[in-house]
Amino acid sequence: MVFMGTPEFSVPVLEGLIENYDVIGVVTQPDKEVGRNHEIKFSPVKEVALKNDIRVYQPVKIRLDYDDIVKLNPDMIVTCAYGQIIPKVLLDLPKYGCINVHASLLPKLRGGAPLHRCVINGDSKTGVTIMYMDEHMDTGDIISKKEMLIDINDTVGDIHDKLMVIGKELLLETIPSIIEGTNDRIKQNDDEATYAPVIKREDELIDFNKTSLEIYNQIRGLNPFPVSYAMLDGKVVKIYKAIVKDNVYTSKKNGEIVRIHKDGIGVSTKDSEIVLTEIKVEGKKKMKCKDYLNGVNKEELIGKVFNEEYDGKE
RNA sequence: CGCGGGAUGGAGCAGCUCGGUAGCUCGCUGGGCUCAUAACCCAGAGGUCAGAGGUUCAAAUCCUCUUCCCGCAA
Repeated sequence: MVFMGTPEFSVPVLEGLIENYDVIGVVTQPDKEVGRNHEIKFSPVKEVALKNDIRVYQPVKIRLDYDDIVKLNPDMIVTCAYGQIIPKVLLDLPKYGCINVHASLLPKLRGGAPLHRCVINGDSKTGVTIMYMDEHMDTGDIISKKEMLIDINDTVGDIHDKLMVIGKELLLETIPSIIEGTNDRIKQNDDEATYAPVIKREDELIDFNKTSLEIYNQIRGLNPFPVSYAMLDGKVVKIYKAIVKDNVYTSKKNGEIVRIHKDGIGVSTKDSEIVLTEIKVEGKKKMKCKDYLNGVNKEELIGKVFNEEYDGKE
């Protein structure tokens, strides 16, 4: 068996496979320079593979560089958030096929960021799908699914943690039926498909012309990573948590600070007010808005407008 | 050697330009007022000013180096 994955999300899946099957190779994204001092960082999956003395492959483009995997001649390839499209040569290679663990209820939310998008969209449920891969993005036949409810207070971090466990469990429940050949194989209904494109910088900027609920969903859908933000006085203000209020301020601009609450900053939105309660200002650490307010002139803060004269480009 | 911001009682900040008494908003402790309070009034504790070296009669403040944190970029 060969495993392909990269981030934290795929770690439990890999560990589950190692415990139950013979994993002969792990494929993950190349090491990246991250941070301010260009340190080399291994992917979480690579760390686990090294700890278990499993051979690691890190092709820059697996579409072109797949010979090493072919030589392993695996019976099955399992992928989970690997980050690259797998070429047909590999799809056709294993006798039990190429299986993918995807963090949504396909055909909903095909794409690279299903975890974030389900929260940002305000969905009430999500789940995990085990599927055969084909040559397109998350379009292959479905083998099994497991649903999970999303609480209105869940952040993408909460969803991530719950779903990666469900993903592991569902995969381990499903693999035996694949090996026995008794598994389901359900074609996806393309008409019902929705998409979950990878989060880009512009997806992180809060637009106060949206409703409070939409903004609230965006904030929790990007917490703890990569975190939503807005500009104030030319500085990046990352926003971790907020509360929706019913108060309506018709004469105020969207994005204007209208009220200082005990625990947060009230900002006018399209339909009501949203109170920012946990933030991080450029150069500072993450802090409760309450703490931030202690060191700031509250009278001067009222009337300031987020994102004023800011078009989203640096 | 990618660019930039920061480190000051438990928390968040001011003070640094122009060296000379440790300041503000909170929290905490004690007391008071009140039917009561997260409200109000009074009192109190708590700081090696990130670390090391240098200049000076005198350094939070000026100079040099180090460590840690954050934003951007990747």
